[in-house]
Amino acid sequence: MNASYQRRKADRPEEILNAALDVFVRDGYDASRLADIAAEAGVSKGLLYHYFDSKEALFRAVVEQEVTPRLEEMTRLIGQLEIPIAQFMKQMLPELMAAVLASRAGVVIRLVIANGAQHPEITRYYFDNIIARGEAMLKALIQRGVDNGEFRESALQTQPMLLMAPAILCQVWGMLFGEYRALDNAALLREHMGLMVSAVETQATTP
Amino acid sequence: MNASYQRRKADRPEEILNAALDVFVRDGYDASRLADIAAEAGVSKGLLYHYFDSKEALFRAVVEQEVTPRLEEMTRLIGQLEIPIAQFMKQMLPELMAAVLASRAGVVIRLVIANGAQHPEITRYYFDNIIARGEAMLKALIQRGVDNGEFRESALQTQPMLLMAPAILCQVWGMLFGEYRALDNAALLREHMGLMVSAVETQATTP
Amino acid sequence: MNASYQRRKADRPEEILNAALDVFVRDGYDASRLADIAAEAGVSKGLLYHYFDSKEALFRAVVEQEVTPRLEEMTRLIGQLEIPIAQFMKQMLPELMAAVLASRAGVVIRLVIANGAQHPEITRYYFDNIIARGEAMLKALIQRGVDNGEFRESALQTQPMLLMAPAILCQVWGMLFGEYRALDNAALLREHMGLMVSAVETQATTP
Amino acid sequence: MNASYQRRKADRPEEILNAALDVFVRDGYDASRLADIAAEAGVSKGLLYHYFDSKEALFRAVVEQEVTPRLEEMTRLIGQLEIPIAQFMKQMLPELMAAVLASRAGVVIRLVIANGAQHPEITRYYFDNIIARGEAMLKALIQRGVDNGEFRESALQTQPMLLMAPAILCQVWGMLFGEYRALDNAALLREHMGLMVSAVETQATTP
DNA sequence: TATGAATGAGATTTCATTCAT
DNA sequence: TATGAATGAAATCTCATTCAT
Repeated sequence: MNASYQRRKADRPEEILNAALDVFVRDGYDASRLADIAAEAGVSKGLLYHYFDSKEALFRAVVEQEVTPRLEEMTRLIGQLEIPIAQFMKQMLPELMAAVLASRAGVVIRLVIANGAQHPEITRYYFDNIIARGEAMLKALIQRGVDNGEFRESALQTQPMLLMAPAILCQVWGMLFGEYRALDNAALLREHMGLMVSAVETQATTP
Repeated sequence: MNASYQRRKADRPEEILNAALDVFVRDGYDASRLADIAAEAGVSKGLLYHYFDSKEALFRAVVEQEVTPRLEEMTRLIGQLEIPIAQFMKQMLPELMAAVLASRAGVVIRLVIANGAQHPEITRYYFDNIIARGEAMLKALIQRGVDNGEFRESALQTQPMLLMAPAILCQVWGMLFGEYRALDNAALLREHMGLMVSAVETQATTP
Repeated sequence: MNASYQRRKADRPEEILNAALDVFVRDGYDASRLADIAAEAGVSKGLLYHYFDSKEALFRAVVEQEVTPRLEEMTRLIGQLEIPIAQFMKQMLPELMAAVLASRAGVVIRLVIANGAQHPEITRYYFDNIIARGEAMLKALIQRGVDNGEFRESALQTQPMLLMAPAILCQVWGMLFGEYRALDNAALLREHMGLMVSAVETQATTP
Repeated sequence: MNASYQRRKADRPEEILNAALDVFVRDGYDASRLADIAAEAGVSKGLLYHYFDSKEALFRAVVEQEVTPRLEEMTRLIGQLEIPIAQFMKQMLPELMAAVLASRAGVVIRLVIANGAQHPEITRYYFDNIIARGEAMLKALIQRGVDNGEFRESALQTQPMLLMAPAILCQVWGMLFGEYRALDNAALLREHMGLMVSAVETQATTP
């Protein structure tokens, strides 16, 4: 009782955010009750308001906490690549993406897909910090492939989001149809990357 | 007066469904108020209950009304194809899909993406009637391409949803980020189909 | 059950306003609970919101309903005066004022005194519709007395509110100290008017 | 650091009372939050409870601290009067009263007017210590005027509160309508006293 | 003394649903 | 069919008060 007071105090915001994310994703933002989040976090309803101004602020905090680290991790990784781009895209990238989709960040993605529309501030933040930067990162990746002769010029240079499309499909599918038929995300993403790469690869690399 | 009154009476359910779809997509299912839907449809709140048992039933009806016709139309069209599969996929299919995304059916897709997760009966219905059949249709299409020598064997045969992934991306993007940067859906879909087809085409067709 | 539905429907807003005034004055605006007002009015909490947008709107409505009629009544009466001003002020006016103080309008006065400070819109309305007009009425009354030779020039012409001061005292006293010692409002007002009149009367009238 | 810390420690209760009075009058008792009072006083919420048992006790303390000194001051002053009563009432009393109304004691008066009704213990205290004693003081003052031949017998002897009525008017007006039109309290009180005195003065004094 | 995290009861407000007409 | 008054359950948010440190 006495031991944990100080320590737990420091953890409270995070515990609350964890609980909130779980409940938001499980029940949907609107249907989520602060009472459930509080119960899940093991605190009182009132304490939520000690740390967050409103339900919406809690939503925002949930999104913002998870957003940046993952992307920076991946950006760093891509910057340090020492293998050919094509190989990275066909082998590592699908695994990485599948891992993200299955992580807390992936849950946040689901949350934003389902509930972002009514929260412009949050989607704006997400757009600026994830979408725009993720797009830029992919664009740079493709361009490196073109520059080093692995890839020919293609629509992927202007529409890099085409690489990500199946990831969105995976999350939407998981939200809606996962119970009826599960998707093998990693496999799906691997096949997609394989097709995409083979579409833009220069002849030289195939044989 | 009499004539139009009679006509309007008969149209009431449809007008209500139209209003409901609009409001559901605009405000999200949970935040949508029956009072608003009634006002939008120009009827009283009470009358809603004459035609639909509950808010959830209204949601279901909105989804079910729009679901079948479009898909059957497209199935018929594909069945009658007289041009090469590759050509169809690169030229007609993107336009068709873009048209669907912009139609009422496309709005229903958004509705289901955002709000389906908490309504298993509705997603079940959608899965059985749209997803499963759409998937089968695509599978058959690809297979015809393989059978007639246009396409080589590929992952597309087992993962035909990869063809649809960008359509989901378009709808999610439109819901969340459309205000910040609009996507050219038709172009995006065309590029995607172009890349996919070029990935699976047999040598013969390219030159 | 069936007989009263229509009739009572029409009376609902008024019944609610009556209940609200009672509870507001009894408990103070802030401490008044909508639940109590609803109970007092014999309706559900929800119905309050059918007629009034918010607790504050209910407050506003309570004030506005009672404000105008009384003042117009008195304005009319004063306009038609056929007795000397001094006689009116010493005999009728105290009775009239005491009657107002004891009426619903008097209760509204207490409500505004105690709770107006945090509701600028309401005090603004009250100021424009009661204070300013009441002041003008009193000014005109005094002036008529001066014009017809009953009164000499005096500070009452520029500070007519001095006539009303004891009325405020009565209401404040009643709110705070009525339980400990009741004031005889009519007597107090009569003495005040007597003193005031005797202070401004021309010599002619006294003997 | 040590010195000022010690001094501040001793002043804490008073600083808290000052803050409480400000916030109570600004926001009204019910709407005032202990957190705001604590912030205004520069202490923590918890410390409030070290000095005062509850919000109500704080209210009580605010009223009680300010109540006695002023009245005793004035009682002493009146006891030592060496000028004629009429002159005192017309010249000094209005200034004194205006000064009180503008002082902390005047703010307490507003506080009691607006919020006393729901706090019988506090109004009881106020009634016994201010109202009853103030009334007695005024009564004695008038009586001295009668005894020394300045004033004739009048209702003021039994209703001395009539002298104070405009003071209440001033405070109520200041609370509610001060923003819309300020009152010149000193002038108003002077006019009132002038009229009252001239109503009860014996002939002898006027010429 | 002093802090502010934590609680819990309660208040306003919303809204799907029902029902008298 | 059609209305909208009426209900009641629930949800967000507030805040005086307590208590571990």
